[in-house]
Amino acid sequence: MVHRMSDTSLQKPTASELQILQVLWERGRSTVREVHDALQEEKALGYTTVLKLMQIMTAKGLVRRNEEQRAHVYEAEQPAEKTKRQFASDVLQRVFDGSAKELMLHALAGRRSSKNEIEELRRLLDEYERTIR
Amino acid sequence: MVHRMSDTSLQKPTASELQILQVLWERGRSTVREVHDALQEEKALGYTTVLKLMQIMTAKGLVRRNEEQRAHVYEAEQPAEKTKRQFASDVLQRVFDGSAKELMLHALAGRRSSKNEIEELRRLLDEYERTIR
DNA sequence: CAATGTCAACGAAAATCTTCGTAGTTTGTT
DNA sequence: AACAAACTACGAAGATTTTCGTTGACATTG
Repeated sequence: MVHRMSDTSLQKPTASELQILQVLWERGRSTVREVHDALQEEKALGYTTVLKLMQIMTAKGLVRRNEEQRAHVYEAEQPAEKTKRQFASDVLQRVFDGSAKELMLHALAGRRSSKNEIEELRRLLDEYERTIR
Repeated sequence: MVHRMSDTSLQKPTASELQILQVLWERGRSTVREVHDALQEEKALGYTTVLKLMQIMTAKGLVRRNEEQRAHVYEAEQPAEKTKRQFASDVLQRVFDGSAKELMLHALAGRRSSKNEIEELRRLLDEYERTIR
């Protein structure tokens, strides 16, 4: 199957691709070498593996690159916010049938939350409520 | 790679597998035929495709089956709650670095929420807070 | 300037996922 | 009994993902 795509990438990155995007969001424009090094802490991958992934991501439109320097400089095509929203929406629909309450319930259930975190969430709701009224 | 697994299935079901699990959670014990038919509304799949998927899921320990009848009767190995929690925790960690606040923020951002939904979420937090204090 | 190091491109293997077709068995119906 | 319908098992093809090795170009340095 061909990868059609409007300029607004609708694709959900794979798990590995997401890891690379996270480095790019954090560091900003980076070379393959830099991404590779940054990744070593969490995931040991060969240099060419990361390179290949980033080439594929370029083809998919998940990242774009500047080829002026010998070591190409990559950056994420979409801002972190947008991609994260995509992941959240996806799991929300696919697993929780669109119920934000269900999603939150299960997200919280998997861990112990501090009183403080609950407070934060409550403030978030207050905040959010103001924007929709 | 071999699929090792303790009896407590740690595996995250694939997208297709999740759809089948959802039918099983909803209908309870079901035959391949029943799952196949139930699935038609949302996803047109050949009968043997569903059968094969369910055989694979059996091998993975995602479902178990009773073979007493000619048409084997399948059921989900894990309750919906547990698997959903797995998905929620996974996206929470992998995408939102464990921040429930971020997850909620992005989940809500992707859609317009009703005043009512916000209320529900608030009640959820109240509820949840009582359990941790 | 030759040796060593760095980089992109490419091909390809292995793993996983998705989807069916075919074969063989059992059951139900003329 | 013969035929059709319904099932499981199995193999396999095609797509996607993950991971590298190899090759050739370019750059750094003794």
